[in-house]
Amino acid sequence: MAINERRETVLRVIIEDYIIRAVPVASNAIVERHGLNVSPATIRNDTAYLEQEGYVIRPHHSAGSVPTDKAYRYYVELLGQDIELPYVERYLIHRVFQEAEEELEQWLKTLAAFLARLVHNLVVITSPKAVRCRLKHLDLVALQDFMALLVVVLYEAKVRRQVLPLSRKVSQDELTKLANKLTSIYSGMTSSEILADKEDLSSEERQISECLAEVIAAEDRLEHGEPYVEGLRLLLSQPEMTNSPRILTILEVLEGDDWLRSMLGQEFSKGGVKIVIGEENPEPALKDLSLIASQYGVPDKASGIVGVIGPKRMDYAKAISSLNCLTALLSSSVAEYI
Amino acid sequence: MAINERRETVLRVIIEDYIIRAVPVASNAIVERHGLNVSPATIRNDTAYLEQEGYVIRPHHSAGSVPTDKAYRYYVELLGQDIELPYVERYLIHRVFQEAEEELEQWLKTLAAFLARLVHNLVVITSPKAVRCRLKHLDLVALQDFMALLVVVLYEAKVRRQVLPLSRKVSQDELTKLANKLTSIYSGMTSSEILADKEDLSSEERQISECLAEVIAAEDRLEHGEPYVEGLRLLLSQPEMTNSPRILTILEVLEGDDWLRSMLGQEFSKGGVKIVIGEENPEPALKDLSLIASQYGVPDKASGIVGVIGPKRMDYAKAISSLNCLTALLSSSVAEYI
DNA sequence: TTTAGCAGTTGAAGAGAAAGAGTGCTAAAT
DNA sequence: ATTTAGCACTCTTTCTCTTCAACTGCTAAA
Repeated sequence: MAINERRETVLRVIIEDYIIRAVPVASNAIVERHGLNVSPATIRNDTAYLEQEGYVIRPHHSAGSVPTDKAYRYYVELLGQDIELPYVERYLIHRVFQEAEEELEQWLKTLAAFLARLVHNLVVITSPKAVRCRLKHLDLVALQDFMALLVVVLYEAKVRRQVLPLSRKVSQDELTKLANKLTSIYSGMTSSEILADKEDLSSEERQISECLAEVIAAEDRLEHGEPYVEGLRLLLSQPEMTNSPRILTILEVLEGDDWLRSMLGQEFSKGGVKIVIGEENPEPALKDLSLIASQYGVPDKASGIVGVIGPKRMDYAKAISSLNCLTALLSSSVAEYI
Repeated sequence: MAINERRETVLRVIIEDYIIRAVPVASNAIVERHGLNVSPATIRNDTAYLEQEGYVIRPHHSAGSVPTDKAYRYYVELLGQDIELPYVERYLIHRVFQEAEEELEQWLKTLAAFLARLVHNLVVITSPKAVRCRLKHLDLVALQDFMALLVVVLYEAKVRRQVLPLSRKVSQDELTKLANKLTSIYSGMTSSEILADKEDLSSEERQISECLAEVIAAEDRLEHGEPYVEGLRLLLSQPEMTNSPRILTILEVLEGDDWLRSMLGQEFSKGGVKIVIGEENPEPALKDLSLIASQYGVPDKASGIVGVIGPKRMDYAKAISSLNCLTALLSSSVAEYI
C-alpha cells in the first residue's frame, strides 16, 4: 500500500472535481468523468488510502471524498508557479490594464474589481508604497491665527496633510514664502535626510521641518499602501458561504484594519506568489479560506500587493496565473514611474 | 370606526415594539408592556382597524401585527426633525469628532465607523465637495521625454493627478519653472476663470492650462465626494438579513458605483434629514431597507452627505438625532475651512 | 364600546418512514 | 498481488403526519 501514479491521479481528479462542483466526489464520478480504466471499487481502495494519509476526508461515513488542506497544499506545489493563463484572460487583463484612468486610486479599484470578477472571489490590491519616501513639495495653508495646515506632496504624487500649531500669528504670504524655502531645501530628501540637514534655519523653520520629517517617517513606517478591496459579493456567493454565521465573522475581520498585516506579515518568496491555505491562516476567522498573494513593484524601492481571497476550494491555477500576469504588468508600470 | 387617540397610541406602540424585537407584535404584548387600561380584545379591534387602513399587516392569519411602510412614514412624520439625542451619545460623538486624525480620509472613515456602531447599521459619509473647486497649487513632474504628470492641488488639500502628453522633450527644471508660473497666475481660480484668463501664454502653457481647467471641471462635475462606507457587518447581522439571498443582491448594489447617486438623486429639504422608507426607494434591491440621509456643509459652497442605511425596522429616532448631531459638527468644521 | 370566552388558523418543531447516494467488505477473478 | 462484482450497511435528505403553542376573530354579554 503505497502512493503510486494512479493514486496521484485520483487525488488530482478529486481536487479538481471538488473545485468545480463543491460537492463530495464519489468513486463512481471519478471513473465516469475521467476515463480511468478501472472500476469504482478500485478507486474506493485508493481513496481509502488517501483518507488514511490525510489527503481526503469524508463528511460522513457513506459520503464521497473531500480534499483536506494537505491535499490543496500538495496540489499547489504540483501546479508550481508557472501556469499559463489562457489567451483570452491574458488579453482581457492587458486591456483593462491599458485603460488607465487618470486617478491611481480609481485605476487600482477598477483593476481589483476586474480581477475579482475573473477569479470570482475577493481581491485586494494595495497601492504601491515606497520603502523610503521622498519629499516632492510642501505647502502651508493658514487655517486660524495659530494654526496652519502642512500639505506634504511625496513622490508618486502621494499627499499627506498635517495640522501644525504655530507659536505666533503668521500671514498666508509669509507661510507661502516659508513653504517655498523649505521645498527648495528639502525637495527630494527622505525623512532622515531632512532631520540631518537643519543648519541655517530659524527655530520656527526647524519646527516645521521636524513635523515634515515626522509625516514622512510615519509614511515610511506603514507596512503597505492603501488597500482596495473588491468582490465581496463574489466571495459571499460561493456555496460554502451561503448559510452560515461564518460570513459575519469574516466580514468583521475584513472591516477591521489589521487583517492585511496579519495575513501578509510573513515575507514573500522573491518573485513568486505566496499561498496560505485554510489552517495555515493566522487569523482564526479566515481558517477555511485561502489566500493567494503576490508582490509587485521594484524590490527595495517601491512595492504593493495583489491578493485573492476565496474558499479553500478555489481555482488555484487560474488565481495564480492571473496574479502572475497582473503583477508583471504592475511591476513594469511601477518601474517606469520610479 | 375612525382613528382616535388610543389607536394612534396602539400604532406607535406596535412600531416601537417591532423596532426593538423584530417580531410580530401580539395584542397581549401591547397591553402588558405599555400599561394601557384596556383588554387585549379591545386592542384586537384597534389593530383590525389599523390593518384595514394599511398601517399594519399580518404575516399570516393568526399572527401579530407588523408595521407597513405607511406606518413607518406616519411614525417619522410624528417624530419630526428635532429629536433630542441622549447626553451620553452626544458626548461620545463630540469626543470622536474632536479626536481629529491628521488625514481627512482616515477621519471620515473613523467617524463613519463610529456612527455605524452607534446606530447599529451601515453608514456612508461622503467627503465634502466644493461646488466650484479652486486651484491651490500645481506641480509638473517629468515622467518620460514626452510625458509629464500634472499634479493639481485644490483647496481643502484635495489632489488630482493627470498624465500630460508634451509636444517636445522638457527637462524637470523647465517643468518646475512652468509650474511655478502657472501656479502664480491661476492660484485661487475656478476652472472657468482659468479658461478665461489665457492671454500672454505660450501655446505650450496654454495647453497645460486647458488640461488643468479640465481636471478642475471634472471635479466640479462630480455629484458628491468620495464615499466612505462602514458597518456592513452591522447591517448584515440584523435579524431580517440573516438567511436570505437578499443580502447578495444588496451587496451587489452596494459594491456598484451608482447606488449613492440613485438614492440621493433628489434634493435635500434644506437643513433637514431626508428619509426614504422601503418601497419609496428607487433601487429595487434596497426596497426593504430604509435610508436616512443628511447634508452637511455650507450651502452653495461645499457640502457632503451622511447617511444611515438599515432595515425599515430601524431606530429612526436615534438615527435622525445622531445624524443631526454629527452634521451640525461637520458643518461647522467645513465652515471653518472655507 | 368594551370584554370574556372560545373556536379556528397557522407556523414551528419533532418523529417516523422512505428514498437515494455511496461506501466498506468479502469473496471471486485476473 | 490487484482488481472487481455484489451486497449489506450507513448516513443524509425529503416527506408526511402529528403535536404544540401562539394568536386572532367572532359572538354574546357587560
